[in-house]
Parts: sequence; C-alpha cells; structure tokens
Amino acid sequence: MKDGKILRVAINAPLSRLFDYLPIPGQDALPGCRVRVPFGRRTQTGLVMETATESDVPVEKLKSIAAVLDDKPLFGERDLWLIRFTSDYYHHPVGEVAAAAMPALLRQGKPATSTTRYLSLKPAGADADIDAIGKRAPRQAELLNLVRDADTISFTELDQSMPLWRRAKKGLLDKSLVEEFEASDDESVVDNLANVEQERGPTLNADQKSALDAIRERKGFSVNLVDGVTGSGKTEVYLRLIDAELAAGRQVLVLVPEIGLTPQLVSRFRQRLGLEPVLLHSGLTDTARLQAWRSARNGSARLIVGTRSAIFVPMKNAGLIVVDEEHDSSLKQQEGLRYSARDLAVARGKKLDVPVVLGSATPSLDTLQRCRDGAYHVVNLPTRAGKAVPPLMRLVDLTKYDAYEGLSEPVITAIEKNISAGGQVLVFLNRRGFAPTLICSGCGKVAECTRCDSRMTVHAGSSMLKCHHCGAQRSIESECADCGAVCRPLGHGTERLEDALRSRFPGEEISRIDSDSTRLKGTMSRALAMATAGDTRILVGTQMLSKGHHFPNLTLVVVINADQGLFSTDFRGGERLAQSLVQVAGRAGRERRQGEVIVQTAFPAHPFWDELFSGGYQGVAESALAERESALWPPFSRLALIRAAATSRSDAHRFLDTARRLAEGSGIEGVRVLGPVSAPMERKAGRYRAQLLFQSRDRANLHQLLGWLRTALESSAEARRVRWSIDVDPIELF
DNA sequence: AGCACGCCGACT
DNA sequence: GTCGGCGTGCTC
Repeated sequence: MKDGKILRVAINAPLSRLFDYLPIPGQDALPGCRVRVPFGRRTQTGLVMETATESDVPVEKLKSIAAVLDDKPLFGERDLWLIRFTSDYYHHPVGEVAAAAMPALLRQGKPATSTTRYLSLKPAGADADIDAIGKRAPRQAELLNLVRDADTISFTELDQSMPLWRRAKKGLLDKSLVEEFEASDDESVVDNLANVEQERGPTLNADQKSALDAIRERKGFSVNLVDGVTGSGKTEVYLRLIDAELAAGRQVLVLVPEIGLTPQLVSRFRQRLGLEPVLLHSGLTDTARLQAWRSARNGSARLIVGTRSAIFVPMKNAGLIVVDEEHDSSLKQQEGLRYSARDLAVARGKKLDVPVVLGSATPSLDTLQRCRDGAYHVVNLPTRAGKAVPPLMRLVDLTKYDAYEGLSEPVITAIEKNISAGGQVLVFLNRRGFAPTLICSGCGKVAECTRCDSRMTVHAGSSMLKCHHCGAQRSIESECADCGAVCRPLGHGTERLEDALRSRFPGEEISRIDSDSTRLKGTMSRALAMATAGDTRILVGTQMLSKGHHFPNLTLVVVINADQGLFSTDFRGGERLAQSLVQVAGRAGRERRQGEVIVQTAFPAHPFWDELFSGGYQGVAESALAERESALWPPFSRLALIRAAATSRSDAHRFLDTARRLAEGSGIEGVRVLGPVSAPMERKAGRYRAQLLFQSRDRANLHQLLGWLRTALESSAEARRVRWSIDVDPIELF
C-alpha cells in the first residue's frame, strides 16, 4: 500500500463486519468521519471506525472511497468506543449501531455543519450611485441599500426584510456590487439561557443532604442509585449535582423514559438552573434533532435531556449522566438493536470516568442487586419531602362485592366521598378501548384478528374492532356471521369505564387519557393542564398516567384490575406489577392531604398482596430477589434470546433447531439452552414467532457463545427463510 | 438490507 | 415466444 493506510468503515447493513477501503490521496478521513463509499452496485454512507495498515481482503478487491463527508470527526474516540461496545455487547451489526447513533439527516449523508449564507458589500457596491440604479431597477437599489446598511446580511434576515429579494440579488451579483458567501455554524453557540429568573431551591432535608454528600464524595466514575419514594425529592438531588457540574463548565446528560411524560421535569430544570435544556427525542423534526445533536457535540448545549437514543450523543466535556426512572422498560429498545440505555449509560460513564446517577422510586431488581453486591452505591430517600404523607393502600375483594361496569360498591363510595370533599380521583385501567373483545350471545364466538392469535378490541367511539398487536381494524359486526345472534362487548376498557363513570357521576368533569384520546397533537397537554389545575374531577387512564405527572389535588387512586399481573408467565411479572402499583399510588396525595389507593382484585389471598402491604416495594423486591436467586433467574444469571419470525411455523422452528444444535456442538460450556418454543401469541401480523432462550451464570460464556452463534447462523441456509435477532438481557421473555 | 443473476409459470 | 416470480449470492 502506498501510504500504508486502510480505512475500516461501518456500513448500515445487517452485516457484522467492517469494510476496508482505500483513502483518497490528500483527503484525510479520520476515524469518526462519514464517507461515501461504493458498496456492491450502489453508493452508501458509512462511518470510518478505524484505520489500519493491512487488510484481510486481497488488495485488488479494495475500492477507494468516493468522498469524505466530514472534515472533522463527528464522533470522538470514546464515542466510537461506545458504538463498538454496543455492537459487541448486543451482538448487533456495527453499521446499524452507528446508524442508530446518528440523527437521520447525518445517516442520509447530509452535512453535519449547517451553514449560513450571507450577502456582503463589495467596494464597488459601496461606491455605486444608488439613485442611478434605482431608475431602472428599483428592487436592486432597495436590496443594495439593505446590504449597505448591514455590510453583511444573512439570507434569513433578508427573507424577513424584503420580499422577493432573491431576484434583485442576481442583478447585483452580475454587476459585482455584492458577493455571496457561506459560513459554518458549527462552532456557533446555542442560546442556553432560559428567559426566566433562576429560582432558589428548597432547603434540603437530612436524607437529601447525606445522599448528595455521599455522591459528591466519589470522584470520577461511580454508579449511584437514588432510591427515593415518590415525592421524596429525587429531582432536587439531581438538580444540585447538575448545577455543580454546569458551574464547573461540564455538560450533563439526563435520560428519561419518554420525553412527553416529563414536561414537569424539564420546566423544573429550566426554572432552577436558569438555562434551557436541550431536548433530544423522536418527536423533533429531523432538522431540530440535528441542531440539538450538534450543540451537544460542540459543547454549547450544557444540559441535554433525552430519551434512550440520546445515550449515543457525543459531548465535548461530559461531567455527569443521570438516568431517571431507571426501572422503566422504555429505556430498553424493543426492536432492531435491542439496547438498554440505562446499561449503556453505566458503560459510557465508566469509559468517560464520570459519575452515573440512577433514580427511581421502584428500582429494578437488577440495579438493587448490583447495589447489594457493591458494584453500585445506593442512597435512600425514605420519606416524602415537605409535609406530604404517604398514601393509604387497601384492597377490595371483587368476589365479595357486586360491580357496576367494573366498579365495585366500595370504590363508588370512595369516589363520591373524595370528589365531594373537593379532591380529584384517578381511575387506572391498563386496557384502552371500550371492551377487550366482542362475543356472540348465541354461539359464544369471539372476534379474532385474522393476522394475529389475538382478540380484537372494541372501540365504541370509532365503531371499530382494532387489533392492538398489529393495528388491523374492521367495523363492528352487530350480528354473528355464523349464527346471526347479537354480538356484545365483553369486559372493560378505558372507554367503557369513562362511559360508566359519566352515567354514575353525571355533571362531574371527567377526562380520559390514553393513547387513543391523546392521538391528536396538543390534546394530551390540554387534558393534563386541566387535570393539574384541578378542573378535572375524575381522570381515567392507562399506564400513560402513572408516570411523572403531578396532580396536586389528587386524593384517590383506583386500580380497576391488577390480576393479570398476578399470574404472569414471565418471572418479571411480580416486579413489574409492584412497580406499576407503587408508581400509580405515588400520584395520590402529594401535597398536604393524605392520599388513598384502592386496588380491586379477585385474588385477595395471593401472597403478593401480603408482601406489598407489609413490606412495600422493598418487601416485594426482597422476596422476588430471593426467588430469583434460588431459580437462578437474573440478576443471578444472564439471559439472551434468539427470536425468529417467519411466514411458516416450521421455518421459524427449523431455524431455531439449527441454532440449538449449533450451540450444543460449539464446545462452549456453562450455558443452558431452553427451547425452541413458540411465542405465547404465536402469530403476530401474519408471522409465526418462536424463540430460543440461553441462560448462563457467567456473562463471558454466554457472550462467547452468542458471538460464535451469530457468525454460524448468518451463513446458515435456514436463516434466509426467517427474520431473526438476538436479544441480550431481554426484559420481555415472550 | 438491497441489488443482480438465474431458472420455471401464465400472458401481452 | 417473453414478463416476472422469488431462491441464492455478494457487498471491501
């Protein structure tokens, strides 16, 4: 090789290796720069991951890159490290990881630096006789005057001051009176200052103080769990830590499960820190997202608040990473590259040698166990800050009381009592739609989805049957196609519950918040604003309502049905149920009044309830951890899943049989292989799904096996007939 | 993934 | 006789 240099490029394709290219002489493409490369019969955008002096590929097969897209690397060495680490850990093609780490526009090869175009005055333009020009070309004279006044003026400013100036521009350019130029905005500084006066925070209580001291004491990398009940002031602890980092001139990255659910967190940051947090989430336009990404990279964004994909954003000088609601499953991507932003935050914090703070009122068992074994530090905030008192929780035995449309008599009484006392009520049901299914009153046939092994949900508002798994819909059949008898909705969803509450509590302000009612832009924030102001008396909603919102007037929370969670097939069922109950209960009584939580169940004798009532979340966590330890489930073992989906059932199974045989013949010990089994809802959107589970005490063995299997499976004939993927540390087993 | 090559069915 | 179905192979 002439200059002994090979560029190793990641390309967005489901291929695990890097591709080697020859550089363009004289044009440096450093690691972290994007390049256009010939790839097969087309041209692709790739990311230079590293350079090398030799290639395994014969020299004559090497092609030269077509163009270098960035003169300076987009990703620094440690950012590239994170991409590689993610690719290795999750056994996912490196090019796809690189693509996930970039905003869409960069993935498409658009310039990373935006440029501003300007018109500036040339000496001839300064001397020209404006009146003379004005006689034949008044528009040109007007434009020349504008340029003269400013000397240099951007196209955006001209758009605002003079309509149709672009025509006039041509004339002035032809006469060489003005010139056009472009300047890069890359180093431009975003305006971080919020237009608000910085508020002073409350005095910290003893718990908050010692939490803060403990975290601050540790220099460099450490993982700190802030385990604090709802209302205990976790945010206040984050704020103090963030403030100190910002004051020291470092950037802070805050990861949240869903940005839409945290307007209150963001506005609190704004008010208390006196700066505008830069948001990074999927709701932004591509341009806005690139702008935010760039400002994080060049260091002008001081505080970045983002959803899981923000974990990849380059930062000039990061000082702290905060992961709020670390237990939340939204932090794990459930498709494609199945990464956990929380776990990557820990890896990145270690690489950057900065502290990582995980916060939750209901920490995941994985995190709790790491605290127990000393890998993470834990600080507890056991009491609600200020005067708030924890809510009172009780069960209503559904086998003892009649229910009116799903609402038991004690629940109706409690709702009456709370609203007449001026309080607000939240009725929680994790099932949207009118009813979970439609049943024929004659033959008992239920409405099923044609593409999934599931029932269609009745949506009364739109008079449709919808499949919540594949999105299919059709109109409601009022008479059974088989026997002609009348079909009736069976069971309860939020829509039906809303109707029932309206007829039971006429005249009260009732609002339903779920993904159906908030589909239109702005409806969510309007409904939330009304609820926060206290205008809404009764709120009906799904999981959506249990996260992050603070309704000062809320005194009663009703959980309509917790029973699906009690009998979950997944070993994480109990953990999840406890988290969702404690989170939703946390909405009640956050100010002075004591809140009340009522949970309806048909199984009041289930041991789960005793654990929850006597020991709280911690009690459930402890007993669940003990169970997992004896059964060797995570966090006492490591899991990985190979999922397969195919249009024929046998293709999916045959592929996984091959995977199993390969695993058993690999010679790698210490990994249990379970399956293949069909997924519980085997057919989804017309594809048959099955999976193979791997369990190992030791990550190293499992990791080695997966690496080896991936290579072997990629070249297997069976793989061509299925869509398959590896899920490391899966959170949904089925 | 995306694209081309290649070998067998119903149609202008 | 061809247009096109998707099986197979390859991408530095």
